[in-house]
Amino acid sequence: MKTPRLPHRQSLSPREAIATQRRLAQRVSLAPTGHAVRYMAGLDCAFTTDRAFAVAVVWDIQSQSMAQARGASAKLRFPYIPGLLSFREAAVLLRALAKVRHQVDALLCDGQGIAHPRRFGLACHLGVATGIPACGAAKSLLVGEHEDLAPARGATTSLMHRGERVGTVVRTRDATRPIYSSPGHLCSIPQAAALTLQCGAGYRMPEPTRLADRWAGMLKRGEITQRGLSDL
DNA sequence: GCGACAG
DNA sequence: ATCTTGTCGC
Repeated sequence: MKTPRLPHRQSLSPREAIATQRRLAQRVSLAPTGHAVRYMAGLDCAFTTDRAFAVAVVWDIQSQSMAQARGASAKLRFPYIPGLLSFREAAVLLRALAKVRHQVDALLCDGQGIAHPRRFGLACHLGVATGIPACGAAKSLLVGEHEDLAPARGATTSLMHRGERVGTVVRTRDATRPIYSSPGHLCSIPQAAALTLQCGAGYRMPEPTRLADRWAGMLKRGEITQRGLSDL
């Protein structure tokens, strides 16, 4: 596909970015499309002082193997501000995703979906921009609270925020810190949690984003080229 | 004002 | 996120 165009200007002030989130959050739908999800595109970034390296990894849930990998890089234009992460990463991630030549049923982002102060985390931003179902799997909490959960893989508990359920705390590995799952777009809270567990069982992070993180780090360090990634 | 705060 | 070796534990 062509690089999806973000539904807002490229250079925004933090204040404008917040207003943009409030506006776009109204477009988010938590209704699943009904289509089976087999190919998940895991997205993640690695950074140097002034540049971002993004990778999109297509993961086949059916065979539990990588179907394709693509990379892209760009100059950083927005600082990291809690709550405004997507304004720093979305553009490059979409460029990497646009290079994918393979079926993609849903996106898996390294960050939050609606478990966000304005219900518009990175997964919502990418989901709304592409129209593709998306969900987030974050390594730490941005907002919300939850009960303790059992230590065995597969254990889950609701992630609440301001009296609303915004996601699921998921134990993806025995006796290891949980993953914070929340839907981004065209996905329900239960489906987001299920997909997180279906994308691998050997590591804390789901395979698509774990691999994207690994390749992005190698791209940043020059240990592999974008062409090298495509040839995988 | 104080503390929290995805990556 | 990034700077960084070894080390404790399942």
